[in-house]
Amino acid sequence: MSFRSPWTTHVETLRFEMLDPKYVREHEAEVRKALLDCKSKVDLSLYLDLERRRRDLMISADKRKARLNQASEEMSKLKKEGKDITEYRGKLSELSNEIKEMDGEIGAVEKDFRDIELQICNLPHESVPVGGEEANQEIRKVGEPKKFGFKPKPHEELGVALGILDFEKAAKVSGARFFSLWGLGAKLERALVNFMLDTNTQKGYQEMVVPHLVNYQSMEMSGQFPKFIEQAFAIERDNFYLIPTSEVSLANLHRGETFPVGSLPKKYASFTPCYRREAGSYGKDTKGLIRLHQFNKVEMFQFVEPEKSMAALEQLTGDAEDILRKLGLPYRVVALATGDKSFSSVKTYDLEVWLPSQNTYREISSCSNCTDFQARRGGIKFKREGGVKPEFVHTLNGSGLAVGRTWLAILENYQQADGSVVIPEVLRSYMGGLDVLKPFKPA
RNA sequence: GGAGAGAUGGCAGAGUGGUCGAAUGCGUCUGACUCGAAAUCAGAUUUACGAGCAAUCGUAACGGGGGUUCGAAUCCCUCUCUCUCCGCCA
Repeated sequence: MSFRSPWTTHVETLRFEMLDPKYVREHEAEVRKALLDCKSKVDLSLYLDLERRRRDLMISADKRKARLNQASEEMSKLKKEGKDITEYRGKLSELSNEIKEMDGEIGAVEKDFRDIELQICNLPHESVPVGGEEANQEIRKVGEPKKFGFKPKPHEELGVALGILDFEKAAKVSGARFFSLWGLGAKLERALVNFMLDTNTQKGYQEMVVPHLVNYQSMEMSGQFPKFIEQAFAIERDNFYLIPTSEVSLANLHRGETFPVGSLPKKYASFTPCYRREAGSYGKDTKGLIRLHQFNKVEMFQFVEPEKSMAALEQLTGDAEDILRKLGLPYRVVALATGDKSFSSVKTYDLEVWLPSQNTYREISSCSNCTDFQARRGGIKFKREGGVKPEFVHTLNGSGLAVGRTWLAILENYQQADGSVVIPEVLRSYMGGLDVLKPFKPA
């Protein structure tokens, strides 16, 4: 069973440059530095070389095509006049074959060019700190970590003791890095999902239900492929991929479309499970709900006008923060450095929630401005008032929030000495008025 | 899963091998008429890439890919999607 090659469906007629080749040509040094900052291994010289060759080939092929088109027209006239065209035909056959050969060559160069293009990350915004993970910048801390009069337990201990969390039985069903929630644990998960969606929709995000199985093009458009193909679960037989985040589905809803005047911004929120192979992370976060093959997430997504995207990132991040604030969970906002930001984004803020058992902050949301990166890959444009040419939209995404990690953060931050867990105020109406989770059996 | 029909510009809808980037209608925009509007009349109205300071010019595109041909929206193969009927099913 082999994968269908990408770009074979009817929607995929439009192919836009990932980066404007002219811009790259004229700002080579700048692009080189940006790629270096992102720890990109892309060979820009090869990119430029292929771009040059493609252009040269196209120019000479176009000249020949123009000649052939002219000749064809004359041929048509001659035939109408009833003249013999056999000799003429022979000559054109030669030219036609020559063109076919050149087109083949162009196709090959084009493919190499595109292969490289797809590996180029989005270039970081000027406000992004330069460097690797160590250069990440804490922007603000919100909420005081609670002082416990006892040694706070990790969530997996609390959850199992409460009889609401299990890994062993889930491992029997699937394997490592899967979990199951029982009773009030499952209800708490659902309460969180509902709370998050309600909070988001109140802010103008439209609630969505979207596919979890997507095709190659969707993964490529959002920037997952080709670079992170080994991180995706694949349904080979049917050429589907399981989404690692519903960002993929939301981003692709409008692939190949042009938004009419006045229809931006578009704001969506969707709840889906997320599936990740976590290849190469063996041994990391092996305990608990932190790193799993399947977890739930509420995702926010926006399509906006280019000049508004940086402000929208601040707003989107604020929307995610609001959920943490309402839940009373201490967190901090971190601006990711050039080498740590996501592939598709120019700037990413991570929200990190306080985990008492680990005595540290852990990622619970990631908010990114992808500018026109995804829009170019997916051909998504919009028309302005006074309508000149359609322009590429900017896209943003952010978790609002990762549900599993919120679930565990609540257990850890709201635990009491006896192993019970207080339900945050805002969730109680979603929990049928329940205010505290108590162990089934006294500990 | 089986049988059939279809995919053309913003929309509707012609076009079955040769000035077809594509008739016609609708929509939209501009101009004329009008005090203004409606109606009417005239004109304009796709996108991508390349060349050029620019006007402009060239090339490509009629769901995607491939083939036949000097020449393809039109013929052939293939894939995808949509619709109808049957079967199955939450």
